[in-house]
Amino acid sequence: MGEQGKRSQIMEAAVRLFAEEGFDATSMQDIAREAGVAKGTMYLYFPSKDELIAQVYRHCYRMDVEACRAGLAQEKTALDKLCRRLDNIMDFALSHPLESRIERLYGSRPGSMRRPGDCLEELYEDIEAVVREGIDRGELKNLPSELLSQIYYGIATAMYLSFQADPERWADPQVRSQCRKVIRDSLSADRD
Amino acid sequence: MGEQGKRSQIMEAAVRLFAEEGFDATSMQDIAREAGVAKGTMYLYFPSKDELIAQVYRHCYRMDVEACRAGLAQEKTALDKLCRRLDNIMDFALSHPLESRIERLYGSRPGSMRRPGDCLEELYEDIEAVVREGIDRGELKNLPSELLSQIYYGIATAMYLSFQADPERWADPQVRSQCRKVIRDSLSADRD
Amino acid sequence: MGEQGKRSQIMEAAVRLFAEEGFDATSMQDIAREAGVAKGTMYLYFPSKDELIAQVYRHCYRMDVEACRAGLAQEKTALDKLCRRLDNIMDFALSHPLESRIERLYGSRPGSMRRPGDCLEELYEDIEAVVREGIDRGELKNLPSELLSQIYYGIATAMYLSFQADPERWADPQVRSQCRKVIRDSLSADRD
Amino acid sequence: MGEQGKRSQIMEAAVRLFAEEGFDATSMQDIAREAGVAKGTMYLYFPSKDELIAQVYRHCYRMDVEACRAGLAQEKTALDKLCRRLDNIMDFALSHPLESRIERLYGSRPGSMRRPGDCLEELYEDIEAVVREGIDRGELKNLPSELLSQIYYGIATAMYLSFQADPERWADPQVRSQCRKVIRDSLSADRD
DNA sequence: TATGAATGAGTTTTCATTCAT
DNA sequence: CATGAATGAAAACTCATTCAT
Repeated sequence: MGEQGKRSQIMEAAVRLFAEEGFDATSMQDIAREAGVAKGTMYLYFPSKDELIAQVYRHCYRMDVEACRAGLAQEKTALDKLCRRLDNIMDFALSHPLESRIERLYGSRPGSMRRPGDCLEELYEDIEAVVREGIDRGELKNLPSELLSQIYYGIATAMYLSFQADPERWADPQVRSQCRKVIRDSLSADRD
Repeated sequence: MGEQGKRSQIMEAAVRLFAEEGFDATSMQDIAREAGVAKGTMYLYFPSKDELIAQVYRHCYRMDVEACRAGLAQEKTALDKLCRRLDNIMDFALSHPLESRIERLYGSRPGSMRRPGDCLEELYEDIEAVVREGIDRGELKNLPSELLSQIYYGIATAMYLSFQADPERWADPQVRSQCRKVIRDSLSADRD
Repeated sequence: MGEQGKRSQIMEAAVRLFAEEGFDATSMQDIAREAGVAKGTMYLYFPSKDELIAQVYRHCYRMDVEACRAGLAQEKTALDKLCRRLDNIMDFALSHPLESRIERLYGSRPGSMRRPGDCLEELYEDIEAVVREGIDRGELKNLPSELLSQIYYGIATAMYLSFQADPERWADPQVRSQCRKVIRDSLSADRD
Repeated sequence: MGEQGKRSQIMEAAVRLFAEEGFDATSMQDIAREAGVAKGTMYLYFPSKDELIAQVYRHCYRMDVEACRAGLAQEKTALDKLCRRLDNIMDFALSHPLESRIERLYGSRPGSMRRPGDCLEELYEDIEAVVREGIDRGELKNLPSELLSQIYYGIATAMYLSFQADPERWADPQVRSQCRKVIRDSLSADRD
C-alpha cells in the first residue's frame, strides 16, 4: 500500500500529518520522516511546501468529487439527487476522515481564496446546477441558488460533524431516512 | 476609537491581522507594527503569543455570545427563539466580520480542542437547551438534540457565508422571513 | 533590618539572589521585586547592572577583609598569624555563606580581571606581607611568597567547602586544632 | 588541526570562547562565527546551548581524567600516588589552560550541581579512594577523607594558579620537588 | 534519482535601560 | 525621589530550501 512510488508515499504521509497537526505545525522534515524519504527528495516531487499543500488538497478534493458523483445520474428529481449525494458525502466523509479534515482545513485557510481554481468550485457548481434546475421546476424553494446550495452543504457538514464521533450510527437505515427528510424539508418548495 | 489603552490597540490590531492572515502567518512583530507599539510592549500585556491568541478568541467569542442572547427571553416557542437567534447571529456576523472570522479560524485550529473551556461550548449549550425543550414539546423533529443543534448552526453559517458578499441583502425583511422559513421547515416536527 | 535606606535593601536583595542564582540568571527586575522597589529605582542608586554587581562584590569583599583582619596584631609569628586568620576566614565564611559565595562567583567570572582594583588584591597583599616576613625569618618554607600565599588560600578554601555542609563541626576545638596543624605542616620550614 | 569535521570545529570554537568569555556571555552566534559555520549548523550537532555546554564540559573533563590517571599504578604509597597525580594535574592544566578553565567555570556555575553525573565526581572519587587507603594505613593524617581530598585539590589548584603566569617554571625539577614536599608535609601523618 | 548537511532569514521571547509622570 | 510603561537590541531556536555528492 503506497509503494507505487515515492510521490504517493509523500502525499499519503502529508495527508496524515496535515490532517492531524495542521499545515503550519507540520514541517517538511516531519513529512519526509513519515514517508521514509530524505528531505531533499521532497523537492524532486513538489517544488515547495505551498505547492505540496495545494496538491494534497487537490488530491483529497478530487477523491471527494469522484465519490460524490457516484450514481447521481440514476436519480430523477433534484431532491432525489441531493439526497443521493448526501449519502455519498457522508459515506466519503466517514470513510475518509483524514481527507475530509484536509478539505475543511484548507477551506478555512487564510490566503487560500487567492489561488484561483483551488477551492471547492467544482463541488459547488455540480450542486448549484442541480439546485438551479430544482428551483426552475418549482421543486425547491425559490431562493438564490447559491444560498440554497450553501444551506445544503451546511446541513451535510453538520451531519458529518455529528456522526463523526460514532460513524456506526450512519449505517442505520432509519437514521439515514430521517436525515434525508431534513434535507427535503429544508429545501423543498411548499406544495399546493 | 482604540486609544483607551495599549491593550486595546494590540487586541484590535491582532483581531485585524489574525482574521486576514491567520494565526500562524501573523508574527508578534506584525501585530506590534500594526498596533504602533514596540515588540517588547506586547509582552507587557500578553505573556505569550499563545495567550494572545486565546484572549483574542475569547474576546470575539464573548462579543458573539452577548450579541446572540439579546431578546431571546421575549420569544415563547423554541422555533421563535431559534429564529430570533438567527437574526442575532446574522446581525453580529455581518457587522463583525473580523470577529466572526476569528471564531471560525480558532474553531478549526488543530490543537484548539485541547484547551478546555475554550471552544464554542457556551453557544452550543444555549442552543441545545432550547432545542431539547423544543423536542420534548413535540415542536421540533425527534432527532438527537446534538444533531439538530449542529444542523441549526450549519444552516446559520451557510446563510452567513452567503450574505457576507453583499450584507445589504440581509436587511430586506422579505429575505429574512424566507430564511426563517428555512429554519422552521428543517427543524420543525411534522404536524398532523 | 535593612530599612536604613533603599540602597541597602537593594544590595541585600542582590546579594541573596546573585548568590543563589548567579549574576547572569538574576535580572534587575528580580532584584527590584525582592527588594520591594520599582525597577527604575534601581538606577537611582546604581548606574548599571555591571556596576551593581561590582558594588555588591566590593561590599562582600570589604566585610570579608574586615572580618579577616580581626585580632591579627596580637599574634607574633607568621604561623600564628596565618592560623588566627584561618579562624577568621572560616568564621566569616560559615556565618556569611551568601557573601562568600558572591566572592567566589565574582572571582571566577570571566572579564572580572579587567576591572582594576576589583579582585582580592587587598586580601592577598595582607597575606603575602605576612608570608614574606615568615619566609625571611626562616619560619616558612623558602618558596616564592606568591605561591605560598596561594597555597594558604587554597587550603582555607578547601576547608570552607568541606565544613560548609555541616558548619557545626568547625566549632569543635579539636577539629580546629587539627586544621591549624595542616596549615603549619604545609607552610613551615623544616626545623633542624 | 580541527578539519576532521564540523562537530570538532564547533567544540573547539566553543571551548575557546567559553573559556575566555564565560558560558553566558558567549552566544551561539559567536561560536558559529568563530567555528566558521552557520547558526543553524550548530543545531545539527548539538540540540541546544545547554547541551553544548554540557558536552563541552564533559569533553574537557574526560581529557583531564584521562591525563590524571596516567602512571598511577606504578606508585606504591598513597603519598607517591598523590605526588604523581599532582604532576599529572599540573602538566594537564598548564598544557590545556582552556580546558582547565572550562572545568573551573562549569564547577562554579550556579545550577550545575543539579545535573547528576556532571561534576567532578570521578576525579574526586579516584582521589578519595587513595586518600582513604592512606589514612587506613596510617600514612596520611587521621582526618575525614573528604576533607583531606579537598585540601589536596585546594593545594593543586593553588599551584596551578600560581604557575599559570609562567608555565616554564614548573618544568624545573627542583621546583617540582619542592611542591611535592608541600603535599607530603600537609597530608602525611606525624611519624614517631 | 536520492541524499542529508548546510544555510540564513525569520520567529518568539527576555531584559537592561530610559523617561514622562 | 520614585515609579513602571515603553523600548529595542540581542538571544535561542526552527525550518523551507539548496546543492555537492
